[in-house]
Amino acid sequence: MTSSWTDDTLATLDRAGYRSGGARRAVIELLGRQDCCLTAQEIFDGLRAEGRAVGIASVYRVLELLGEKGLVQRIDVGAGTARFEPLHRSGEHHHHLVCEECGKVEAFADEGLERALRKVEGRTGYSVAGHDVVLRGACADCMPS
Amino acid sequence: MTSSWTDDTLATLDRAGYRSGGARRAVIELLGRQDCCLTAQEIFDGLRAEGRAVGIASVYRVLELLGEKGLVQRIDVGAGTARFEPLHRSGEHHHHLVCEECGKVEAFADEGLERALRKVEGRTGYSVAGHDVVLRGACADCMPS
DNA sequence: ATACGTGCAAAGTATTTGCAAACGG
DNA sequence: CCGTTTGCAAATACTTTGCACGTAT
Repeated sequence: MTSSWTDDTLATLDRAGYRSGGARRAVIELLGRQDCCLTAQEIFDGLRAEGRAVGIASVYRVLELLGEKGLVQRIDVGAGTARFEPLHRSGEHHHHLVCEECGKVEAFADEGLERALRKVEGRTGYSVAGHDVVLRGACADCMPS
Repeated sequence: MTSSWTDDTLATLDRAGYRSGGARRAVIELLGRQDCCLTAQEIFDGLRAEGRAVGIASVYRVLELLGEKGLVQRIDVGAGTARFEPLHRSGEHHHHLVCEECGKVEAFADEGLERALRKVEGRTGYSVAGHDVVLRGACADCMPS
């Protein structure tokens, strides 16, 4: 599927009066093709690999803009490097599982967890905009036998 | 209470053969007095304020060591600066609530959430060592009325 | 035409590392 | 004494910013 996120995002920015230069579009299209989180460097390298080189600064600028607009989610898995992924309008989302040995990052989703989160969120006194959950451990390959 | 965490931690390191110079001890004692997370800089400043100046590098080295040993938890609330807090042997712990406007960080705990997390953790195929939850939003003071 | 978008290079932060001196056992 | 710990300064990694030029509208 060509993600509808890409189209939604381009449309949202257009509506908000942003012009569409090549770099922004390229970053958004690449992001829309992902199903899990990428670092800024991975986006930069990915675009370069497909012949659409953009400045790393533009990558960061696009990510910042999309972050403000609530269109991407910034994720910190504790490696000193931020990761980014599309945030779907449907509210459907997932969380992350990180292998502390090899650095692998995987996604998982769980409705029970979401329910528990919603319940807590109501009691905080904050207007909660979102949440992140990171599980840390050893993946099957790295697990001490 | 003079946290038993401080004593546990010093004892654990001693048992593992680490010598105790002044810097490491100072950092551990300061951490043991906290009830929520601190940045490396806050630890550095705190020690300086009480006249026990240590190099910032030593602060980072102690935090790295304690992190490896599972004695402190590194927390990323998405501000590009890591925070650290004591990890209690009892397993009792809390999560964090971050105000995206003013940057305030608070702690919260919820047993229902922990239960949901434990349930998910069993299904991952990972050996899960720990987890972090961050709720992002606007605190009462910053909330759009 | 004019303001917004982009790339490059320089500047900023946060964190890590190399090394010589201080120190604990 | 000898190996560990420490502080300083230099190095690194990631991210942001300043500025001149290109481009969409």
